Amino acid sequence: MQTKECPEDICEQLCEHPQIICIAKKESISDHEAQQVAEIFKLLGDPTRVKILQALTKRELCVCDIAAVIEMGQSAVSHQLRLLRNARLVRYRREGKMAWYSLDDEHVRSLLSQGIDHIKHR
Amino acid sequence: MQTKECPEDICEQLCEHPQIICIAKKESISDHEAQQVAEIFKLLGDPTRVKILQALTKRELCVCDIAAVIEMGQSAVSHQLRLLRNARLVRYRREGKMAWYSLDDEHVRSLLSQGIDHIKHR
DNA sequence: ACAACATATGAATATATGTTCATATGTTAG
DNA sequence: CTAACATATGAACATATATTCATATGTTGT
Repeated sequence: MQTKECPEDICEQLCEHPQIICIAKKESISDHEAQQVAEIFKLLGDPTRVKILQALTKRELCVCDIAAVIEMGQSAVSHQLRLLRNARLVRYRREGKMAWYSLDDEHVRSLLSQGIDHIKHR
Repeated sequence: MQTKECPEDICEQLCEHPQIICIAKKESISDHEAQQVAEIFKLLGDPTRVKILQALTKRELCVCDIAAVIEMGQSAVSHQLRLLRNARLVRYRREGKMAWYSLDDEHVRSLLSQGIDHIKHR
């Protein structure tokens, strides 16, 4: 976090409240952490990927089955799976011609179900 | 969900496994739900908004303090706050010239902390 | 009424993102 | 080896998004 100290003596009449800002800065996450957190959520922030991940919460699926389930082209699905794979949100194993995908991350299962809960309860 | 029945008799040799697809489709979320879920995560999927929300988990802050804490322009912050406000992720109250923002949603607090946990544990 | 201030917002711009199309890679069956 | 197939990927395109700048709105104190 920040090492800068909080000056108690600065005039409090300003809009920018130095004390609060100083404390809040110390408690804030770093740019890098914010970036990483955003990265995860960004991946969950697309309807196609939500559908893919939600389908994978139930069972392992191969690419063309995913495409059929969510009614999208094979290529689009494959591109999205690559993103999910790179971020290690899904695992895949090759079996002959086919590639079987599954969730690789209990955090993601939990985040996803919380997200679904969230929209259902309001 | 889907009402279409699962034909048991269709040839299983195809890549597209009709049974599985049929069952998976019945269990899949609707386009509309996927859209809504994605909408929430998309809002959490930007580093600026992550920083804003994280700062607001600790205490209520006014716009210019938020700008100072996350080291961004007032305008940029205000634009992002509008998005968060529209999605009811933050609440705001006006006090004279100033607008005080706070988290409006325990779900969001929980999602956010899970997201932060997620990047810390790997 | 006026000046100073906090916030909001529209327009413009640069960048990121998702899908499609065409094609490449790699596997299996004949 | 070849054809059929499942998947992956690069390029192109359209769309969405974030930030900045300029300015509008609304409040407070004089």
